[in-house]
Amino acid sequence: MARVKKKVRQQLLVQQVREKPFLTDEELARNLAVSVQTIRLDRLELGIPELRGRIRQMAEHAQNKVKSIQKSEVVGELIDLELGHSGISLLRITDDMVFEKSKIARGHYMFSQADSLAQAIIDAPLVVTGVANVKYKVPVHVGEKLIAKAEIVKVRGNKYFVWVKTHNDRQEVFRAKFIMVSWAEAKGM
Amino acid sequence: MARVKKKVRQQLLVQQVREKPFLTDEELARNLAVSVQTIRLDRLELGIPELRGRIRQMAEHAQNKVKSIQKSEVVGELIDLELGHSGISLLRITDDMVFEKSKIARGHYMFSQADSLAQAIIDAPLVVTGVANVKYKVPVHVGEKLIAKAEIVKVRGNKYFVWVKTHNDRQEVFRAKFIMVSWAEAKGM
DNA sequence: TCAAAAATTAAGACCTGCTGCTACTAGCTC
DNA sequence: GAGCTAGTAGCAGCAGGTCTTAATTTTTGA
Repeated sequence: MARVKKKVRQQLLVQQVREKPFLTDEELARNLAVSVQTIRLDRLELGIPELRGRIRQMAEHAQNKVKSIQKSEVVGELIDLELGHSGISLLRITDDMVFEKSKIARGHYMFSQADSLAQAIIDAPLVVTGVANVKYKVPVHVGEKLIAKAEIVKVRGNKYFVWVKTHNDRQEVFRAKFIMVSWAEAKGM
Repeated sequence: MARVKKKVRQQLLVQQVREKPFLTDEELARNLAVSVQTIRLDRLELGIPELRGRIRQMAEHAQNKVKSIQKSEVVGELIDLELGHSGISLLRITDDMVFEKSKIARGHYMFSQADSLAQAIIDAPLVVTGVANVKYKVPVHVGEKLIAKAEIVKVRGNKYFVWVKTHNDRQEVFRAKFIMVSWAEAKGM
């Protein structure tokens, strides 16, 4: 690690701390080829808490996070919603959504995005998926942003017919037709 | 907090630490009306690490957990596999797989279980989901164990037709037909 | 080119939350 | 009374810092 300008070093510092929050000042100092004191000053300027503080934050955060990550009722980010009609959601394909070998996204993510969106746009308190017909058109890779657009095309009794089309920035990658059922009274399908 | 017998105190200690891992020895000592030293001895006997250790564990755990939760290539536990023919997998529905209100399992879990199983039984290096037709027959609740059985019913070129049927301990709750495509050369579907 | 400003390093006292060790006491039990 | 367990106490030392004061080096601007 060669010596670099202050600004550059501070950027590197931020980066390192983000990637490996478990580094002590001493280790950081070695990595960046400056003294421990300099690291401390940098942390002060940048508002980066000390190792123990960082760890503590993660632990506290983690307690909630582990829950909330899985708890998210919607896979993807709702970016538009017209209850009872349509909705749009965005999902970024990250490294942990793909097969290690092929780097192709596992199908459940597209399905989950579509399924939760289909759920979300229906204006009823209790909705479950009844039937799904899905087609994967092209493989999706890491880093792609998937836009799913859902639309209720028909309602019959407690059954909602929803179409979802998912695009990346170039083409349609996935489409699905769902029959969603609003539960509550209706026990038969 | 009245003084209690050693065994009782140690049980309480374990309990407190589990519930609130962020308590220092001093606070624990106050809570249990003994000296700090006693708490230290107790921790030693019980193999409870110090505050910083506990926090650190949580933080590390959390980092992996977030990843590994999503990383599992197969949703559910493979309990039988005849490559190229069939397979069986087991999935326990836990509290974080259900809708908070209704306690009904979100559909993607059954789909994901089926989809990964369908993937797993195909004897080819690169397989993606092409088409899926799924039907949810009855809602699934927390605590149920789902047994998915998959079978390859037809192979045509690089396309594999797979049927998956998922039961709980009483009845069929879900079924799916997949067309899986072994990738590699074949770019068209 | 030279002084002022900025950046870096150093040194020392202090903090928290411990570990590890030795020592002591009280209460019971055989 | 000897021997045991359980509980306390005190002190040195450690990691990984904070906070402060000060000296040294580098850069920069006029």
